[in-house]
Amino acid sequence: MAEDTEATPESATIARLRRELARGTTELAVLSVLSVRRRYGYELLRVLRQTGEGVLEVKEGTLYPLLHRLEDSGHILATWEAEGRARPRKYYVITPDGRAYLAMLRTEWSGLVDGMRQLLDTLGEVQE
Amino acid sequence: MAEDTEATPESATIARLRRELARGTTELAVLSVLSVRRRYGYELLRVLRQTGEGVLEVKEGTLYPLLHRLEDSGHILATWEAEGRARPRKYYVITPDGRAYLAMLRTEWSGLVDGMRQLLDTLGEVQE
DNA sequence: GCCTGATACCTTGCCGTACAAGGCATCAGG
DNA sequence: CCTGATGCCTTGTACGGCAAGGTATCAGGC
Repeated sequence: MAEDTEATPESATIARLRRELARGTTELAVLSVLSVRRRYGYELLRVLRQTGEGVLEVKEGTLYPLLHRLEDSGHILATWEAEGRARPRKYYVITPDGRAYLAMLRTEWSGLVDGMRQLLDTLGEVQE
Repeated sequence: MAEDTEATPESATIARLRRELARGTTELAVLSVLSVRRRYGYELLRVLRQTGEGVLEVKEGTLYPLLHRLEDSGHILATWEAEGRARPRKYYVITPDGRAYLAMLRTEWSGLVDGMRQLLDTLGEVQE
């Protein structure tokens, strides 16, 4: 049938809840992608959307401000490139500082995931 | 430049980042705990803090408003109980509606975790 | 010639959660 | 009597996500 209709049936609720859960992961995702090689903004949108089974539906209004924040804090560097093309692109490269920050982020994330798994798994045998 | 005489050089950053990452998981954690048996607020604080390796450092200012939101949306029910004790407790019970919502939350959470794991693992072979 | 859609960047303003900081009351112990 | 634990609550602020809007270039259809 129409599997194309992904238009979230019953829920502004799901959207809200998904947004809150995914909070902060965008930063982790962006830095991770940039840790492989440099990318420009619009490209990042495509890469992020087609990875991880589309769990991360990054919006433009989220990505661009995020990139600027990362740049301001020195985690990434931006360079404009036109090179014969009419529409210039702004490429982002991760800095050593950004890699250290990324490591921290990954640690925190896996810590959270482990903690939540433990909590969700040991519920039957809760102490007290 | 290494003169961060601050007692917390990077801790403030970690705290912020941890807070943003853990966003939304408190709701999942609370409902999960309540799905086993009823609890009162102050008790929830203890249970949540000692579970999951202390990853979830739930604060009072977070928990109580959250409980009220869950109550308003019909996911939990509250009942005061004094029964001989001077300091009455407000017990919370999960409703059928809350269980359905919890199921949704768990699905979303594991979806996010899977997606992030995929993204973080397949970084070497990113498509274009 | 016009109009749509993709590329490519950007901003403003609102929403919702987390939480620091504060408050109130009861009770046990030194 | 004063501190710390129990037990509940609130207000104000911070901050990321994003809807909705904007700019500009270029390819293609009609």
